[in-house]
Formats: sequence, C-alpha cells, structure tokens
Amino acid sequence: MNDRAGPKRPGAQNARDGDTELRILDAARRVFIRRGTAGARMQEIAAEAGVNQALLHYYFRSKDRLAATVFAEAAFRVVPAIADLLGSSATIEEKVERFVHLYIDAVRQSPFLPGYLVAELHQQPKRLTAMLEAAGPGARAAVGTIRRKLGRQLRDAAAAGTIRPIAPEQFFVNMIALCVIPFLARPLLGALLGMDARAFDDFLDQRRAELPGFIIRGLRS
Amino acid sequence: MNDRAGPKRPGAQNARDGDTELRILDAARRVFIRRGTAGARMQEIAAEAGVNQALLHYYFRSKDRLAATVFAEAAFRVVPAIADLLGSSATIEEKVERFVHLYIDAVRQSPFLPGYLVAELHQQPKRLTAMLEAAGPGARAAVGTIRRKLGRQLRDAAAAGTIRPIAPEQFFVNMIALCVIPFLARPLLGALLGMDARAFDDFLDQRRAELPGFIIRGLRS
DNA sequence: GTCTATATTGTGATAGAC
DNA sequence: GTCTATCACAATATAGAC
Repeated sequence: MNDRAGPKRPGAQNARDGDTELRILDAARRVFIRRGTAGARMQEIAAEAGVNQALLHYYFRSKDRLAATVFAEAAFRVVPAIADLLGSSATIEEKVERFVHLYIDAVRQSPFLPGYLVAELHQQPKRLTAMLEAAGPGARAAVGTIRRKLGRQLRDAAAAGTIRPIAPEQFFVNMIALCVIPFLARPLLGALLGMDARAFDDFLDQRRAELPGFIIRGLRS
Repeated sequence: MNDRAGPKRPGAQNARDGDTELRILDAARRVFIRRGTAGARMQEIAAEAGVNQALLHYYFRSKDRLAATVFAEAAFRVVPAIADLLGSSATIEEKVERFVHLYIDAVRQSPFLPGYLVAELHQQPKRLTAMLEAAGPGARAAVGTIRRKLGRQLRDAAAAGTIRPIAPEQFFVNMIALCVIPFLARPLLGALLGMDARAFDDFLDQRRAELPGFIIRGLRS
C-alpha cells in the first residue's frame, strides 16, 4: 500500500507462529484505538505484540508512520460498502433500511472505531486532508459523483411527492448521526444511565429496528 | 469546587492585567480542547497564558489536576439548560423545537467542545465515572428523575395517539445525535465535501430550521 | 506570586551483537 | 529478523532566588 523503507520480505520465517509484522500491526491497532495517537506508547504496543520495541521501528520506522498506517486502514474500512450502497439504484426507502442495518452491524464488530476516528479527526484534522491528497483526485471525484447521484434521486422523489425536499448532505449526515451516536456515547450511557454491556446490546437492537421507520417518516411530506 | 493545595488568595494583586489563575485556566481550556489531554503540553499552555511553566504547577499542582478541572467544567457546561428543558412541562413538540435551537446555538459558541468531550470520554472513560461519584448521588438521581418524567410524557402522548411509542433514551439520543453530528464531523465535511467556514455556517442554519420538523414527523404515528 | 534554573523521569529512536 | 543496551531529547515537576 504505502512504501515502507524497512524490510525486504524474501522468505520471511519467524521463530513465533505467524507473521511478525501483522502481529505488530494488530497490537498497534488495539493500542492506538483505545489510547489515541498521542496517548499511545510504543512500549505498550510492543508488549501487546509480544516483541520488543526495536522491532516496531524495524518494520514501521517511526511512531508517526505506524499511527498513519493504522488511521488510514481504519478510515477506509467502512467507506467502500457505504459508497456502493448510496450510489446504487435502490429506492430511498431501501437505502435507508439497508444503510442502518449495514452500518450498525459493521460497527458492532469494532465498537471503539468511531470514538477513535472522531478523536483523531478532531486532534489532527490535517492527517485526513493529507491522506486524501495522497490518494489522488479519484477519492474526491468519487464523493462528488455519489453526492450528485443521490441529490438527483432525492430531488426526483421530492418532485414525485414521495418525500420532502432535502439536500443530500443533510440526508446523509442524518443517517450517519443516528447510527453512530450509540458508539460515541457509549461511555456516557454507561456512566449516566448505568447501561452495561447487555443493556447496550439491547439498546442497539432496538435502534436497528426502529431507526429506518423513524428516518423515513421524517423524510415524508 | 475541588481543593487546590496551592495559593491562599488574600489580596491577590498581579503585575499583569487580571487574575493569573483565570488566564491559565483559559489557556488550558483552549489547549486541552484542541490537543486532547494526552497531546497537550504544559509548555504550550504556559506560553498561551503568557506565563512560565512553574506557575501552572503553583496554581494547579499537576497536569492531571488541570486536565480534570478543564474536563469537569466542559462536561457540565451544557447539561443544566438541557436538563431544565427536558424536565419542563412543555409538550414533546415544543421540547424538540426548543432543544434543537438551544443546543445548536449553544455549541456554536464552542464548536470544538463536542470533539474534545468525545475524545476524552473515549480515551479515559473512568474520569467521568469518578467525577459522578465525587458529585455525590444527587447527579444520578436527577438523571433518573428526568428520565422517568420524560418517559411518562412519551407514554401518555403515545396513548393519546399523538406519537408512536418510544423509549425516553432513544428519543433523547436521537435529538442529541442529530444536533451534535455537524460539530463532530466538521473535519470530514471540510475535507470530503470541501466545506469552508461559510458553508458550514449555512449548513448549520439549514439544520436548525429543518431538524425539528424531521424529528417530529419521525415520532408521529 | 512570579521568575530562572534544574532535577527526574518518560519516551521515541538507533547501534550493534547474535 | 530479533534481541539488549543505550542515546538524545522531550516533558512534568520541583527548588530556590527575587
């Protein structure tokens, strides 16, 4: 993916079970996600990967590169599926329902990802900009295409009287907001409402079921 | 509020303009909010307050205490107004409209607060728990009271056929989500959609106007 | 109360043996 | 490729003069 100066991988064969680089990356993911880039310690990552600190630098050269790798991976994990869905030819109602299910089911697998991403985006907004430029003009172009297509669909539906007029950005942001909020508010829900893991799970199930209807009624005229 | 071992304030009279402690706290707020607790540097805070690093320790003893002070202040800034509103005797429709306006207008004054809070909550979930315990049982009791009252109101409205049945937690979380998301997603909106300060402002105005209707229609049966 | 050192530890990164 | 040892500097915190 990105040029790593470090190792040439001929017939990499390790003392331990699998691929060391991967074990390091896995550990880095976990540590960065829960501590944030600034709060993470190379030592903690090394310990969690079962190797020593020097190896992290051997494979990833610096903390900053390792952090950038983890961030880029995380940022682009959910995007493709969402983009496909929103750009598809399904009706608005279908898109809403599928989006809610797709998103909640996906993020449930990594419930701390949204908190991590919001924190990073907030604390280092330039990283994303840099990443997008590095990704070339294709990325932004793709966003623009989907936005126009979705906007057209929403206009047509409004003209047909199915829904009220709404800007595609507002529509999209509304869906994201309603789906992602439980994960961002997880600590609050726990502390304030005494919600434990089980209760949180029920809360998510309920949302998954109710949200599509709530959104679609909100769109109707 | 919390016991600071440091200064006894008899007739504090400074070389500079105003109260030094306040200037430090202001600077700390700004720095912690944009860098996060882990990423903030005492040196940067000192520079931004126009004093030297030793004074920070004189007034706040340690970075951790300073961070805790800033966090507690931030966490309890918006809460009281929201609690009053939700516990009031207004109708659901009135509450929705007032909440949206109140919340967006308030957070607009400090647009980086939500990102900071989410980051801190995510990276140090224990801080909130500790704070709540320190605040005594009154805090949680107040939450419980409001939740029950709001729940009753929602049940009554549902029984009367005005709205669909909905749990008070879901109702509340929906409103928060839709109001707070623009601030959390601000970096994304900028990078992906090319939204500048002006466009973001328009985006907020549009939401402020459309959100109440969207939510209320979503609640209706 | 406020400053200039300075102590002390934490932390990313490198050298070099194996 | 992986380790141990260590460097170099960043960062919190304290001592003590004014």
